[in-house]
Amino acid sequence: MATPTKNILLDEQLCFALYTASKRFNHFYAEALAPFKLTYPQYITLLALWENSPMTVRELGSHVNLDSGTLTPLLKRMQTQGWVERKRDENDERQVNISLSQKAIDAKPEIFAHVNSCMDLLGMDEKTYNATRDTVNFAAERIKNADPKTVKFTSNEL
Amino acid sequence: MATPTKNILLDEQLCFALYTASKRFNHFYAEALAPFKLTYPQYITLLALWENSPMTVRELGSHVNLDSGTLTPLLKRMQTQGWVERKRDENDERQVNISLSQKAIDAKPEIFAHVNSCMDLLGMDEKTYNATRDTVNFAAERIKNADPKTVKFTSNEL
DNA sequence: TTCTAGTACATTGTACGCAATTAATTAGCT
DNA sequence: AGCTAATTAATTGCGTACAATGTACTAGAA
Repeated sequence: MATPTKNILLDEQLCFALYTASKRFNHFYAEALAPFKLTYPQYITLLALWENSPMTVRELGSHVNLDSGTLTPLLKRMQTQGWVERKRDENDERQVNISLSQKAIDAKPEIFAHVNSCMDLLGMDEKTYNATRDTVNFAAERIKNADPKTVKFTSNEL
Repeated sequence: MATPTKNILLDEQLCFALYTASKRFNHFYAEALAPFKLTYPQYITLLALWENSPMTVRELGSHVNLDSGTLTPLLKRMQTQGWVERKRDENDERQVNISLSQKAIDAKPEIFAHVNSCMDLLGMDEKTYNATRDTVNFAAERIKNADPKTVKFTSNEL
């Protein structure tokens, strides 16, 4: 007699909680950033650049965890909107250096102030906020080191 | 003299932690579900249907938090792969009833068994897993009730 | 019954996300 | 120098997400 397989309920899944929370945060930031005509991935790209500019596409990607397939068109849009500049490296023509435009440098305090105001709506004190983030990062670290390809799959696993 | 705006660092943001964790889980499930040729959104759609089938597109969407713009093409692909069936309701022609195919009903134990095996890789005991999920759901609930449009934006907020 | 809202799904348009491939360039080896 | 391997972006193709719009249909009011 086969051991009964443990049931999987949608609302009990950690993955679904993260999936839902991530989408809601995305929507939240979409509204918070609307005055600046920025999307959420564009915002985190700016966050990375405000900490360190210029960077190559590769370096930038390692900070925001996106590859060139996502970043190249995203950066082209940001260039069109005047947020960043893209320049081929003169020493190594394979690389493209991404730097902040003056507009992005100037807008930083305004964007920070507005985003911080919006964050106040969450009503989370700093301790709760940090604890939540650390918990999520812990789970992200665990999942990062798990590779389902190592689990052998046979057509009759139960 | 203006109050200095609080600095925003990418790696300290809860949104970025959730964004990253969600993407990693997505990747994890992509690999875990590869033997079945299912994507993650398709998997949660099946989870919802395994709990309750048939459902209209609207009902299904309220469970997985997706609208018809996403679900319609997704369900068409799942229909092509033989996972679900789509039928216009005879009493109300506006509605489309989504039901599990025999293939989906038959595959459930195998998919549950394999996904559960993959989840073991996380090495999270049930208590930690549940606590993490509840923490994430708490944050998701907070963000859900926050509307940045209520925060007035003036060009010089600082 | 005819008009009018409202509802449900489909479509369109824009923007990711990422695997896989390609193209250009550089670096390493002999 | 000449050949090969590795590196970096860009491109392509597919699948989400979701706002906004369109269309078909239903139901309720006059």
